[in-house]
Amino acid sequence: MSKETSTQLSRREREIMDVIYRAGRATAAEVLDQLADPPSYSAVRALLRVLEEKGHLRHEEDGPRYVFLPTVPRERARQSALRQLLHTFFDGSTEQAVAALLDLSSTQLSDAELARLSRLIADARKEGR
Amino acid sequence: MSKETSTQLSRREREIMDVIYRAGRATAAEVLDQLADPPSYSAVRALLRVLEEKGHLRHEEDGPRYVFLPTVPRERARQSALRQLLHTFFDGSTEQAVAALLDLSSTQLSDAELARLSRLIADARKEGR
DNA sequence: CATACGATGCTACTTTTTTAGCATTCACGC
DNA sequence: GCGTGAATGCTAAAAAAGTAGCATCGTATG
Repeated sequence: MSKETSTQLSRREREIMDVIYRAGRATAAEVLDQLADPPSYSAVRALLRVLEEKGHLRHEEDGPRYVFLPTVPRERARQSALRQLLHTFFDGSTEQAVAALLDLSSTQLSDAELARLSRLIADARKEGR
Repeated sequence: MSKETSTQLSRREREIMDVIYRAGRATAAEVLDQLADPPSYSAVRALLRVLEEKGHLRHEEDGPRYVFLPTVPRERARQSALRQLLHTFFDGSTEQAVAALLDLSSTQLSDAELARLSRLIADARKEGR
């Protein structure tokens, strides 16, 4: 087993990873910006360094500053996050989860979006058989 | 400031809350059981106490032992969890999230489940207009 | 009743996380 | 070339989390 999968994140580390996943990539200053109840700039930088050591982030240089990116692609990270959520809160039931999602944002979903969702499911049904 | 909303969980605390949300309710021993790579029994009890102090758990007495329950109902906790996930990984897009969910578990979804999902969406469309 | 058992309440200790501050480096305009 | 500003690397120390162990309490049972 690769060592990275098991590495657990502290509270702040998790917050920072979330910011970076949301943004895709970010500098220390940008991360600081996005944090609610933020620590010092120094603290953020220290954490970014730790996250890089642990293998969760890497950085590219953009002139004088570092831009940090996740090492695990967003796509994959969100799959694990979903799986985890499904397991903890929905007894592994996709159906329940989708229902909750629809409920959560029912007021904001356009008809067009719902139509597209409908098609997604129709496609899934076709593939399944 | 409301004391509960701002309280952040440590890694272990998060793990324990997950176990309890999954189970609905649990004793210290049961929590210990469910933890992968578990600490000592004592440590678990200490954490349960902390979580109770922070207001995330409460307990009922079942004979000699405590049974711990979330103070925030599962339903509500999972809504926030979903919202958070949506925000971090799906740019707030329900559609993307549903798509990812379907993709994640496409192989395990029965035709009957998909049919029910289809209906869920149809219902949402009706309500929306 | 006395005792064995299983549970809790504490307190003290270790480790990890979180933080700040200072020294250094680099690019750029004057 | 030199000073300025914005960035990094590092170190050290405060704060929080995680852990263990022992004393205690209540319940059931022989």
